[in-house]
This record gives sequence, structure tokens and C-alpha cells, in this order.
Amino acid sequence: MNDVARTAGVSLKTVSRVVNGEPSVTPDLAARVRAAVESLDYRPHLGASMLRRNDRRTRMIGVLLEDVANPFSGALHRAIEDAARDRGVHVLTGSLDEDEQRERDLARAFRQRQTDGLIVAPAGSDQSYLSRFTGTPIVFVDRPPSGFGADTVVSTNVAGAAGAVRHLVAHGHRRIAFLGDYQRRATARERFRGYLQALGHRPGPVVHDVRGEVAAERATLALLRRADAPTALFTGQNLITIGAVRALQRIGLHQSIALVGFDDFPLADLLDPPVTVVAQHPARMGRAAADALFERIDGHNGPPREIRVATTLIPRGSGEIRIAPAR
Amino acid sequence: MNDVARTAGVSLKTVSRVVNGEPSVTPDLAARVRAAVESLDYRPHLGASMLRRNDRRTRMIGVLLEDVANPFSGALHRAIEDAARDRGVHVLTGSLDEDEQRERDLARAFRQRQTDGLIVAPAGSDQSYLSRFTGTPIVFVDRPPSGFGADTVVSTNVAGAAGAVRHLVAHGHRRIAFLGDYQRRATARERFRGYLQALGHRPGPVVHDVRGEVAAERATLALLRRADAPTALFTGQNLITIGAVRALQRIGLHQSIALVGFDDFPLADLLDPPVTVVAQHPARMGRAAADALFERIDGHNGPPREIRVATTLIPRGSGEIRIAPAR
DNA sequence: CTACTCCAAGACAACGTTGTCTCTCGATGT
DNA sequence: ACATCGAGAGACAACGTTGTCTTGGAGTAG
Repeated sequence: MNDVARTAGVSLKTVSRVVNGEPSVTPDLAARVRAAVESLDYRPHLGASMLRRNDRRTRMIGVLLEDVANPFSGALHRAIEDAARDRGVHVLTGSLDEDEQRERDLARAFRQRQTDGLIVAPAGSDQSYLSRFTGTPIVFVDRPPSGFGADTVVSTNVAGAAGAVRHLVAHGHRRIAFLGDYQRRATARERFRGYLQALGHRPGPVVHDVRGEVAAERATLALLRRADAPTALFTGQNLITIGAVRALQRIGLHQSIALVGFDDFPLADLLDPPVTVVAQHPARMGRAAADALFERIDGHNGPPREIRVATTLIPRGSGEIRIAPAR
Repeated sequence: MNDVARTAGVSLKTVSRVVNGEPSVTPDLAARVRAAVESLDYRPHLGASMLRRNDRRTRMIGVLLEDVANPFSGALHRAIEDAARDRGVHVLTGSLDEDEQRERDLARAFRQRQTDGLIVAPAGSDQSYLSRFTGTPIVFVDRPPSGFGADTVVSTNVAGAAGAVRHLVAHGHRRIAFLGDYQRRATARERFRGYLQALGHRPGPVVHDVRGEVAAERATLALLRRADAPTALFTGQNLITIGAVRALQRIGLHQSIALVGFDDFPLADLLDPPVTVVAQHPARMGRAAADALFERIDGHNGPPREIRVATTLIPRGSGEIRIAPAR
């Protein structure tokens, strides 16, 4: 800035004024300064600027997701980015991969960088460490936190799951199996709750803690070999649904066993049969989370809110297979 | 820091020493300081620290992608994040949506934030504005820049496309259609070049500037209605492939018209028939781009490099449909 | 017992900005 | 012609930290 001032033949402060667009500079001086800035490729030192201004805002938020490479996280991320863009805010991201330690490390690191706020899809089962993060607003998305209260945006897991199972019941099914993710995940528990709710006291076979496509395929095959094999499947998560589809295709039952999956996935409509799902709306969730966060950043100070984003049942074929008349 | 010093009964500088882990502090003093830091929730002001240290490193890089919500960008992003994590560097991301203006704006904004480097999947057709970005290393990924030279990581588009088309030829096809993305995109041009290369002087019907699934479906239907309808399709991009699959299924030709798509996509193996593709390797590309960037950040100063990541032909079924004996 | 060495801890300045105060100079009104 | 006013421009200090130099006191050798 000194160099610019010297080149333009003005004082340091005048350069500062021009750079910050303050009005009280005569046009020709301003032009000279701008030319000098240009020719010297001067760029202000943000650190110094923030220091002097005592500006606590970095106009940057941190977002902790399960894995930026998976479609659900990607959609969340994109929606958050769009909301941030509207406010001239940039986004730092990190993938947690279900790793509790990484969640804590990244949260700390982002806070250290003075991000104005944090949006977290928690990986760990305990977020109480966040209670020391005073002054940094936090919003949770996709999964509720535990041990710490803050705004939370989640799908209507119970209602969505119950709706899916009722849909199967409406098509004549009585033995409806549940295949779910790790029970330590709150979403898995909620979806199971919805399943139970819809079936009352007569649930079908249940498999918990299924993790990943391959495990899901195996679990599905095992289920269908049982004497009391179900006539319909309700799968509690993306990859489980896909694993189930693979299993059904493999043993040629894809046209006779009904299937509804929780969470939509690309090309579900191109499979044979097209897969009926309870779609979540990650874009809406991301937008809602970002809106809530920015409200907090702007000083809103109420008690923690829970924002539920409704799911949508999308009938595509696999969920409308009626129970086989005889068996 | 002053408060901490007072609380611990030491001088400012000693606190600084403890915070920065300098060895020359007696253990009990250090303990007192740490306790004070804890109780006051003191966190150093990064801006001030950078200012004094004259540290130009923010340990932050910027990544400009087409759209963080699409799987290809997501995989790139993830690989870059992992490479960055190994070095304790964080990642700022932005989605460009093919918008030239946004590319320039975000590049400038990230540079303004003093990111240590930039990885760009260019949206615009001219990157010459970057030549003014002295001091900020830049690496391009997925698409080569124009008007500006820097390290670039791209797929072997020509060879990959040629291989795909030769694969179809090997299965007896002679009238092989090409459906490609906007020609202004370098990748589209290269893939077309590969197609021509494989077919010599007898190319089949060609449709350029197909954008998106719906347009691709329409274009495919139109192609197949022609008198000289092709017996095989080569599609130059993800969404075009999917559109083509839809079209083929719709008119019931999915078992008789061969198809090879450029770029893999999730569930391609679950479709009917499973779709043969030329897979790109976004994870490798992201890793290579990040490695190149960090080399530059660490001072490497050679001429711009072009890093080509080989594609892989994955035969799954749709590309192995032989030409119908009579027609 | 003195003189020297060494090391922990403190004092001070400086990093690049900007808020605030002050100064200068030209314009205006009487 | 003189007093008053206002606006544009500069001088100066301060933001929170750390590099460098200085100080003080304990330890050690002669």
C-alpha cells in the first residue's frame, strides 16, 4: 500500500480510501490510485484489514458432511453453497467418513479459521464437545446431534418410513422385511420406528446394522431363503436398496418381491422394475440449514429449532408389485 | 492474549511461546498458561498472526468445479480434499455451472482470500484473465485452459473414444453414430476426434451440441428413425448416455442397438442391458491435480505440464451386442 | 569467592491496515 | 478584504501477534 501511495503520489490513507470505495476522494486522484494499484498488482492484506477493523466476520462458513463424493452430501453441499453465494459467503468443506475423531478435528480447525458458522452432518454419537464453541453458530443437518442443542434440519424419517410400509400393506403385503443401517445412527432408528408403527404388533423379519451394498445383497439373499420369506422389502437407506435390487435380480425375483427404499437415487427409474422410493429432499434440507445458520449469524437468538423436511413417496413400480396370489 | 498473560501471571510473549509450542518455557509456567488459555477460551487471532509472521500461506486452496452435486465433480473434490488433508490444508469450493462470469468472479474471490493455490475445471472458453494471477499457482483439471498455460490434468479423451468405437467395430458394427456435447467444450471435441480416428473416412451419423438427458433422448430417437439408422451408438458424455438408454428402452431396441458411453455412472451395471462405458478416473485425476498443485506451491517452477489419466473400457453388455445378421 | 556462561522470561518494535483527528486550501458571504 | 465553513487529504495510533534484543538470575569453573 505504501508503494501504491508513492507511485500515485498520495498518502497511504488515500489509497485505503480508494480501495474501500469511500466517497470523499476526488475522481482524478482516485483514478491515479487505481492505476497504481493495477500496475503494482496490489492486493490488500485481509488479515491486517480484519485486524484493524476488528471484524470478526470472515464471510466463510464450514460444512462437515459424510462424504462430498456421495450424491446426498453433494446435493446438500450445493444447496448450501447457493444460499451462501446469495450472501457473498464462501464455503469450506470436509468429509467425515463416519469418523468421530475427524468430526472433532475438522470442527475445531474450521472454528480456528474463524468461520462465521458451521453446518454439521454429525458422524459421531456425541457432540457435547461443541458446547465450548461459544460464538460460532452451528446447525445440524440430516442427523440430530446428541449432548448438544442447536438448530437441526432432518427428514421426516418416521412418517416417511411408515408411509412406505403402509404403501406395501395397501398392495396386499403382510410379511414385510426391514433392512436397516447401523442402529447407532439416529436416522436408522427413526426409520425403523416408522416401520414398526405401520405394522403395529406384527412386524416381519428385521435385519439391522447392514452396511453397504455388498452386505445388503447378502442379507437380502439370506432373508429370501428363509421359510417365512417376506413378500416385500423396505430398505432403510440408499446403498441397502441397491444391494437389495442386485440380490433380487440375481435370483430372478425382481418382478415378484415388492421393494420400497428410503432415499432416492439416480437412475432408480431406469431399473427393471423401476424402484419405488421415499425421496428425501437434500436440496431443500441444505437450503433450510443454510437459512437457519445465517439467521443465527445475523444474531437470532431463540432456543434450538427442529426443522423437519417432508419426504415424498415416489411410486415407480417395484413398490406396486402385488402379493403373489398363491405361494 | 493479554488477559491470558495476566491470569497466568506471565508476560504476553510467554503466552505466545506456549501457544506456539516453543521449547524454552519451564513446564510449570507452560501449565499455568495452558490452564489460563483453557479457562478464558482464548483462541489466537489468525489474521494478526499471519500479519506479524508475514506468512503468505493460508493453508487453504480453492477448487472450482462444474457442480459439486454431480458425481464426477464430487469424486474430484473428494480426491483433492484427501490430498489436502495429508498436508493440513483446507479446501474452499465453488460450483460454476458452465458460467464464464462466475468462473472469473470465484477465481478472483478465492485469490483475494489468499488461497495458496487454485484447481480449476474451467467453464469459460478463455482463461487469459488468469495471467494476472501471479503468485497463485493454478492447476486445471478435466478440461484444458485456453489463453493461459498451466499444469493440466485430463483424461485420454481421444484414445478412450477411439478405443470405444473400435470395440464396436470389433463387434461387427459399421454404422456407428456419435452423440456429443457442446462443441465449444474441448473434451467434446477430443472425443469426437477419437471417434473419427477409429472410423477413418467413413463416419456414421453425427449429432453435436446435445445438452442434457432430455435432448439426448430426443436426438437418439430421431437418429433411429432415419433410413440409414445406425446399429450402434457412441455417446460422448454421461447424461447423453443416459438419455440414449432411455430412448432405446422406450422403443424397445435396447437389446439390439449397441451402446458405449464415455464416462462411467453409478448403476450402469444394473441397467438392462448393463451399459458398457469408457470409464474416467476422477479420483485419480483429482489426486494428480492436487499433487501437481502442491508441487507448485512448494516452489516447483518448470514449464506447464500436461498429465493424461488413462481411461478404461468396461464391457458390461450394451457394447457387446453384435450387429443383427439381417436388416 | 569471583567471573563467566547460559537460558528463561520480558520489553519493544513491527507486520499492513483503517478509524479518528487535524490541517490546508478554496469557496462563500458580508 | 476578511471571517467562516466545508471538504479533501494527510498524520498518527491501534488492532493482536511474533521476531529480536535485553535483562536477570542460577549454575559452573577456576
